[in-house]
Amino acid sequence: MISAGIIEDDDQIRKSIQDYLNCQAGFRCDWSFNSIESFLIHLREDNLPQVLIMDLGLPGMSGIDGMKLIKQQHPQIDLVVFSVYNDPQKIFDSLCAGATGYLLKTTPLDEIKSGLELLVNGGSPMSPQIARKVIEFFSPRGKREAPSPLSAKEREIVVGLVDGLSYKLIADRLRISIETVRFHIKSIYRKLHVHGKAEVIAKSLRGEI
Amino acid sequence: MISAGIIEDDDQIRKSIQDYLNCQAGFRCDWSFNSIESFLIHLREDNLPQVLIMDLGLPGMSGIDGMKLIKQQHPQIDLVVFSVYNDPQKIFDSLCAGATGYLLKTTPLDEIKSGLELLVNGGSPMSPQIARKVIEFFSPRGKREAPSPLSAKEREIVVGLVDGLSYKLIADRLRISIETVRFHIKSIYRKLHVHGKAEVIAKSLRGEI
DNA sequence: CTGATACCCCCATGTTTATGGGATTGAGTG
DNA sequence: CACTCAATCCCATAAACATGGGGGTATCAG
Repeated sequence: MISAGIIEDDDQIRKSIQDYLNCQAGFRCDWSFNSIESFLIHLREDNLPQVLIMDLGLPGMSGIDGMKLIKQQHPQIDLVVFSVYNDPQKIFDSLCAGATGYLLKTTPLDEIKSGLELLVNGGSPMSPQIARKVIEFFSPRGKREAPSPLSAKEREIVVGLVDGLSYKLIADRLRISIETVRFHIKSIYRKLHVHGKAEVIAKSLRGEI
Repeated sequence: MISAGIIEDDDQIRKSIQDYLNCQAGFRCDWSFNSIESFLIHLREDNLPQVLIMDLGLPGMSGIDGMKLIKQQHPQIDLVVFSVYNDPQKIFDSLCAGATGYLLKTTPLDEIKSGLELLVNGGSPMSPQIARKVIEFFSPRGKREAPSPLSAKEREIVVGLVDGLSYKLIADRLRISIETVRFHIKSIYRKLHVHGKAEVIAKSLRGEI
């Protein structure tokens, strides 16, 4: 039995999700509030929900701040954001505040249900667009067309250097002779105006290549 | 029509995914390789897949390194990891290398298919366990204040290394003997479990120190 | 064809690093 | 006080690196 709660200021949405969950086998949704404040007031230490569905745009305390508070006091509660916002900042803030899932309000009821199941089983429900934004956080997309002066092979060599490999190991990885590696590295040094692999690694990791 | 490719060294798995996709309406899987190297060799600039399904544990160049290379040369290709590994490091490395999705090898074929559809529509397919790990990256649950194991002096030395200085120049900058620099660097290597200044520089610039 | 590029390989020489062993000093702690 | 620890220096050896040459091949634009 999954015990859920919902904090959402739109009565219609809140009611509809609550009703839906309550008529699903294995679900119970006994917590239903329209603000963080009222949730915190009515909370009983000995009777907590496993999962909380959270709106972000709430009257009074914001959903983000609310999540921080709730997580601080009850880390065992899993929080799922349920919001119309899909901008990276809101997503990022939510995850940092302790959300373990982020669903857009366009998510159909049955997916919300399976999302909650996912959550208690150690997964993380996320709308696909959200997942994409989260992932883009790692791999900065905003890379402009930086015309690297290096050739494709030379860039492969740089990757090897950054990984801390010796010339020999780079040669093995790229299946070329160590002499060829040397040759390319000489070219790289000339093109980048550097005089050692240390500088190449630094430049590379700073995105200057 | 979604044009996909797969790089996977297990013939059975590769073949089965390729065959499955090829008999799905709206899919074509014409690229099928068992290593990064053979993929790169056979690649035609004027005929690229939209999506690549990538194994991580490949013979020769690793999937992670391969993704870095492929993304560097063809940023428009979407990469989905397809791996047995679900440890945070592999996931994190993959995303940083440019993966836009991460599916475990337990994923059924039809979910792989819908994952690819998700991808070209701007989403990001992720197995639920993976999503959870990604999210935990943001919400530092058990994140300790990792106290740098290095002493103040050692950190100064690291700065010198990152700046691309030789031992001699570091010694001059810090007004100590080159022998002392050597000594400290030995300590640094021991403490960080690395075997060369390249790795120290990389770690440092990645904020791991 | 010619020149420009990228790629591949080999050699020789000197410098820098990596790694092991030492030794001494001063500050801080029990 | 003895003891630890960071910091300072010295020596020796092997490996890795930087830099200068020298060859080739293939492709592509003019």
